[in-house]
Amino acid sequence: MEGLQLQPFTQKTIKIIKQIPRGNVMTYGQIATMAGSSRGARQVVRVLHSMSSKHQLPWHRVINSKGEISLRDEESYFTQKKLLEDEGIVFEENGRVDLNTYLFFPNDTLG
DNA sequence: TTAGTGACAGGCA
DNA sequence: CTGCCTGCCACTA
Repeated sequence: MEGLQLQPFTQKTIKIIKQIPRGNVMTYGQIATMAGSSRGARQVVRVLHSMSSKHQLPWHRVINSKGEISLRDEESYFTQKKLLEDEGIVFEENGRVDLNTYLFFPNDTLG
C-alpha cells in the first residue's frame, strides 16, 4: 500500500516483527541479523520508533539481548512489561525473561 | 549535502 | 555481577 520507499532492511524488519507470536519475544540483534544486517540492531530501534504506530507492530515483543526491557522511561517500561505479562511471559526478579523459553525463531523458509 | 541520533550488541576492566 | 567504550547504519533535520 505505502512505504515501499523504505530500505529492504527496514521492510524485512517490519515483516519479522509482525511475525512474532503472542507470548514470544525477539531481540534487536536477532531481528537485525535476520533482516540482513547482523550489526543493525540500532536500525531496528529506528524502525520501532518510526514504524510501530504506522504498522501496528508488536513492539513490546522486542527486547534486548540480555532478555531485558530496554526502555528508559519508567512508564513505558511498565507498559511493555504488562503487555508481555498479559501474554503469559514471566519476568524474573532481576527484571529479565528467560530467552531460552520465550525467544522466537522465525522460519524464513516459510515466507 | 553533512552531522547528529539511537527501545542495541559485544568486548573489556 | 557492573559500568564504560566502540562499532554500526538508516533515519532526521
